[in-house]
Amino acid sequence: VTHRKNRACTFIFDAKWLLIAVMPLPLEFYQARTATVARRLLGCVLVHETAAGLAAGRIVETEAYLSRNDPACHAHNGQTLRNAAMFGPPGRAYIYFIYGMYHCFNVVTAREGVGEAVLIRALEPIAGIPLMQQRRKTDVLQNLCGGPGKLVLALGITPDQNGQPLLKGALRMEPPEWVQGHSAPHPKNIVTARRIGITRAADLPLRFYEKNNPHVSRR
DNA sequence: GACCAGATTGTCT
DNA sequence: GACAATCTGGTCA
Repeated sequence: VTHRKNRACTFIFDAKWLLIAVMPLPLEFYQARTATVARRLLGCVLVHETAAGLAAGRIVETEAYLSRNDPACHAHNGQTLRNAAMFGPPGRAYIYFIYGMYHCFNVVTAREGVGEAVLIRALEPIAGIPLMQQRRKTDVLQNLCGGPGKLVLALGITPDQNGQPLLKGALRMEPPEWVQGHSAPHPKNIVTARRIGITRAADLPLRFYEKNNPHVSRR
């Protein structure tokens, strides 16, 4: 992968993908209904640039967490120190520590003060694959970003990025067109299912993933 | 493939 | 003190 950068945009040339310069997703994207945002995020590209290099993946699995009638949501019992970023402006990162070992990455949605977010559960690796392999300590492509804890490690996302805006900067969300020739999945290829790893409100259909994509965490 | 135990610690009750 | 939006590596089929 070669990587060139100027003031306005970033170009990446890869044997498999041609990445083109477009604008990151705008604020309005995140202000729709949270389940809608979760669905629309499929196909979008999460990018992280660090000193070690650039890593990026196409989103293939998400979950929505709602402020009302959703006891599985961290915001369900109101604002605390931990979930404060969820109540902040939309279009920003909400990163939390889980199971004593891992971090999960979310995108804040709706409006400031509401407390809703979309958990990014799986990515299809697009750029910086050697870097991801190094960070994940495995060469198996399907094991790089197929889970919320895994993709945080693969992209080198750190908890100090909690609350950071995703509209610009090192950690950002790009539209599907960021990868030339690619677009959002066709609606008929989006599967709606129950969320994973929760006990409360486990029956709500708030998980979305791309049908037959091998990078999805669980089928 | 399915199922299960163990790791490990911040957060909230 | 219980629990958690997880992952890994083991067993068994």
